[in-house]
Amino acid sequence: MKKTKDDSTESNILNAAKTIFQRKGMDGARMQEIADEAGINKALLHYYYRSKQLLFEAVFKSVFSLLAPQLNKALNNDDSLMDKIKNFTKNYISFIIKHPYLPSFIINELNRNPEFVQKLITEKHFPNIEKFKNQINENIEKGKITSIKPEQLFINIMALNIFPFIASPLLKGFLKISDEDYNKLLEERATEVSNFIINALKV
Amino acid sequence: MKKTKDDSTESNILNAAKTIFQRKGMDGARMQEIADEAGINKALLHYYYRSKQLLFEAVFKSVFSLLAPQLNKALNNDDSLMDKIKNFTKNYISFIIKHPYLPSFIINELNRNPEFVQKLITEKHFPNIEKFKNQINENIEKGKITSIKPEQLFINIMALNIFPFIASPLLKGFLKISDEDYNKLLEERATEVSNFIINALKV
DNA sequence: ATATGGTTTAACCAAATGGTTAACAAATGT
DNA sequence: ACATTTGTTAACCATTTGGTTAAACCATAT
Repeated sequence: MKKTKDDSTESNILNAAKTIFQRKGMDGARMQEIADEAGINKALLHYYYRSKQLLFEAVFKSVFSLLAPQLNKALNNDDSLMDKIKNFTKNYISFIIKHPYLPSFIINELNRNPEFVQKLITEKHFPNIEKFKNQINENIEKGKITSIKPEQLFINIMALNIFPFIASPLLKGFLKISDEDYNKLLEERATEVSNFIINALKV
Repeated sequence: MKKTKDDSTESNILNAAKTIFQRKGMDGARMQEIADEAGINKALLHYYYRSKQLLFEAVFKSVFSLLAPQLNKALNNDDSLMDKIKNFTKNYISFIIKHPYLPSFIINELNRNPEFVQKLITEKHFPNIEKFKNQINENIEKGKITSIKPEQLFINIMALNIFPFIASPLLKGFLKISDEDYNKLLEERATEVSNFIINALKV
């Protein structure tokens, strides 16, 4: 009987590998650990994915392609700039709360191997920010928002949304607050961040 | 003859270890690689620092205590809130440009081992943000800035300043720009970020 | 029933890795 | 001068780790 995609050994391995690689990174992850997580023999990992490197790349692409369409949709829909900022912040933060290791995993591994981003760019689902940049410029021309380089605004939005998830241990330390309190702050940010950005854009 | 602190074998090792650990992280770094970087035999690493773990902790503390006083000074001087934000952004960005691996190293390793932050907090040079928080609250009460939780503003400042350095490969990919152009953006941010924040705080 | 093909495992292997040892070298004190 | 401590090295060791192999298992087609 042909197994469904969800319980096939191959996707079982991929899921286990996602868990471990996201938690420990390429260097920290062990093939045995992934096999244990998947409940199978280590040799099966190599049977399906040949090497640690290839398994890792499969994981990375899979994880990245979970994130990319999300971003693309948020940037390229027909909402007004203000709505886009509001929705982006709200959706993104609740998405990341479900996948807490995701941003640091991606950012980390791209730091370890910056050339890899070139391979990703060629893929068709890679986020495209041209429309968003145009929208910003139009709003500036119409005098609706203060003048700002679209690139800088984009960086600011990403930074305000993503950074608190990546740097949580450090920020918890600086703020001297508990995990619960920190999570409350994160939830508040779903609205806090867009208010902050929109205020910053006032003329 | 007693060697000076700078060219002693011990600090030679520490410097080599800083270089390698910051580039590769705890998991990715190899003791042999550190020995090569220091131009000495691998056994000497263990002679001075006993184990990889202890060498790593020495590096981490040393790197962190390069950053902490910087932050402390920026937060606890007698400048007005606005000046503080301006100076912080300007100084911090130029500091990080000199130590590009520093933020991701610290954030990464704290993610790998979140309990470690507790050990750091007890040290006397750990950044204290109480004064800064009070200053924010005073400015809000006097109606000088819009109402915002000091914690959120602090997170925003950190995010806007640090994130672009941590996520540079990803952001370069999204923005589809060269390394040179990205570095120009970073330099612009020394003023861009404080303008953005100050505008966001207008009533 | 049995041959066939893909799937799974236990056992194994070579290289890498953190760490140790024992001997040697260079200061230092007497 | 000589003994003692400190610094340094080459060689070595045990374990870990990614990867392989050969045999067993199991579903399906004939």
